[in-house]
Amino acid sequence: MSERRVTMADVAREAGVSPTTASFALSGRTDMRISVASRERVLEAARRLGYRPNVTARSLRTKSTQTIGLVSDRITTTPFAGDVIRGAMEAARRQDHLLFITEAGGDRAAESSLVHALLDRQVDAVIYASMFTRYVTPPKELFGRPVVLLNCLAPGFDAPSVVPDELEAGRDAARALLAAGHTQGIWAIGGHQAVPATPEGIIAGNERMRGLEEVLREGGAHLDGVVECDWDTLDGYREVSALLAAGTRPRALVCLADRVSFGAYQALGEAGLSVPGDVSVISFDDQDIASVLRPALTTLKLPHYQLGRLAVELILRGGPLEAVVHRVPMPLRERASLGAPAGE
Amino acid sequence: MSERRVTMADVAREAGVSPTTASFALSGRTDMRISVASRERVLEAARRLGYRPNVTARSLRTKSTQTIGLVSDRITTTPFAGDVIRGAMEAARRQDHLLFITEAGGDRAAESSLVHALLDRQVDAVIYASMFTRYVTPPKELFGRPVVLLNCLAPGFDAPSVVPDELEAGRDAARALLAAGHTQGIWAIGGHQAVPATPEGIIAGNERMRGLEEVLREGGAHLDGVVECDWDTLDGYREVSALLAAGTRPRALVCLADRVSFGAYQALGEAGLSVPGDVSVISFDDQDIASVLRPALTTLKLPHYQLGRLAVELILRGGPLEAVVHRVPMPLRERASLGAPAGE
DNA sequence: GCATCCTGCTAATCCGATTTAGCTGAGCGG
DNA sequence: CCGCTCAGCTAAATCGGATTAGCAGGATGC
Repeated sequence: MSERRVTMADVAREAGVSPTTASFALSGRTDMRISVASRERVLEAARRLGYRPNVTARSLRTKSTQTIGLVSDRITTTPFAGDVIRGAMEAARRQDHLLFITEAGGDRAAESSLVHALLDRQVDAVIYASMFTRYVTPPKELFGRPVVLLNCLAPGFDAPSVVPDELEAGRDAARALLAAGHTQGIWAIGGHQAVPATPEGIIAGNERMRGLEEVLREGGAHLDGVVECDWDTLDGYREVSALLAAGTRPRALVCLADRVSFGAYQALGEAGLSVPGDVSVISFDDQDIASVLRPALTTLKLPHYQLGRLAVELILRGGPLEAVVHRVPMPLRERASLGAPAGE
Repeated sequence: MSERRVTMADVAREAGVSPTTASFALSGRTDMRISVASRERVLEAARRLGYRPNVTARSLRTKSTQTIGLVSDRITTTPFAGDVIRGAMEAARRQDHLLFITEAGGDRAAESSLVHALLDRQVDAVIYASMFTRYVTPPKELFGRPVVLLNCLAPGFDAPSVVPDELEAGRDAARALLAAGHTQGIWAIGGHQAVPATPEGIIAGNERMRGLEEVLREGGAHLDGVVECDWDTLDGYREVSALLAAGTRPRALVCLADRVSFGAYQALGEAGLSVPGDVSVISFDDQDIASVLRPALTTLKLPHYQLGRLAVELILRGGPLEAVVHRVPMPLRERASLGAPAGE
């Protein structure tokens, strides 16, 4: 940027020492002996001159830019992205690091180009993030580099993954249902294989369902039915309307995503059914909308902030990045949509 | 990052020329004469070796890091942030630039610290962004630097601003109302001075109201009333409920924000009033929720993508950044919540 | 009294590019 | 044949720090 910055040479001159001494005094290293008097004079000169080190110049020598790159498929189409970024950013900030944020929009060529742009700027590590939990194939440019996979898994790729604990979330949903007294009339809306637009296959749906069914079974309950549909408001509305039109009277709906819940609310409302009086609803994700719906939605929160944070912490922790899958808990947000079964 | 990169010296050696020649050949500069044969050999060697320039090293000499910093108050609490970032990022990408994204959370000290972190990394320019359109005082570290203000205004600070054209949006809302035949029974919910939590004062509310009233007046119409409240779902719900409970029967609601509209929908629904059959609703912002409500909400879109994009374009356009206010149009998203007045 | 050690500091090199200044040899005019 | 120009290239400096190697001088050991 514009006017000339104060350099370390300026500080050294001002303090009457060599640049070498200034460097050691400023970095506070103790393996090279600098007298207290000299150190003080350097520090004082730096303060007086308003010296700030040029990180770019430094990193040319040290190979560390104190910078992390984040490549994602989409940061914009999902309302969670902000939290991932914030979590990552705050963790980075705590150790004087900054984040390059990029988005490839699902385009492999763009992705490679972005990774190059990051590597050309000597980032210390790359976070490869997906906005839906799924299997991915990172671009070849990332092989052999320090990488953390965020919200995705890449078997065979030597890097740690940080993902939400979807399985346990499914179990927790079941536990909440059982605790409220639900053992029958439970329907799952959104099924296993939602979001078919992602051919790599969605992990969340399967794991949530697996955990859900497992604990329901253990609790002597079961699912009356599973409706397969996309995870969108319109789908939720359509499917629940159809269910009700067919004469089914569920007592609890497990919606696989908040958007589906919102559609379900609309359908239940039109049918004159109240939540949770007539039908309880429990959901996954905890989007903004969840707390604003009436009644407020009980849901298992996707821990995006924690995901971003942990990804950065793994990097800054130092040491080799081991190919371990870190599962981050999805906390239950108890609000008003889950109650005792109707008529009991 | 890990294993040794190919440097320009490697390329020069491989091509049998000096680093100087390699540099000129690679940068494609024509002011220094390089024979076609040499250039070809250098380019070929670079290709063979998979050479990529070290942007960090280059910028030490050139003073340009091809990097832009973005400092915002909050990127996470608002659902729009993603679009701002995406707009900025894509514009940057088009000219081989990358973006540092930071968030100060409204903390002045953190803000200064982040600006320093950016300047220490020699960013070419800084985008100072607010997530609500308002007056700001940028940190002193930014004085005299290349800065663009995004979604905010700072009188006396020498930098261009990029803001939504709220005034014209207010006018467009009035025009849409008039075109649908509304001239009476129009209420504004959310008023002028919403979001009192921001002492700097909110611009959006005032300008939207001003444009709205101006064009309504010109069209021979007027506002039956203005309800002042915060721009939140709960406030919208409460205020519209109160209005209805008091016996008022509005024919059109101008909600100053989509969140308010959502609350209004809930209140109208409970009162058995249909949208737009009984009451039309027009809104501002176009959050995700707007298209998913039933009926889908007619609203004036906050042009966040364009805001981010224009901010970066101003920077990359080159030349001095003049202290001009750029107003970006807010397009009308015509959906289903605005219809002819009831009973006509 | 001399070798050794330690303290406190500095000169010089390096990181990977860009850029300035200058060198060499061919071509050309007179 | 001499001096000049010019095309084509290279040596060396530079950017702002970090780091290595080493130097001066006093204290210490024997």
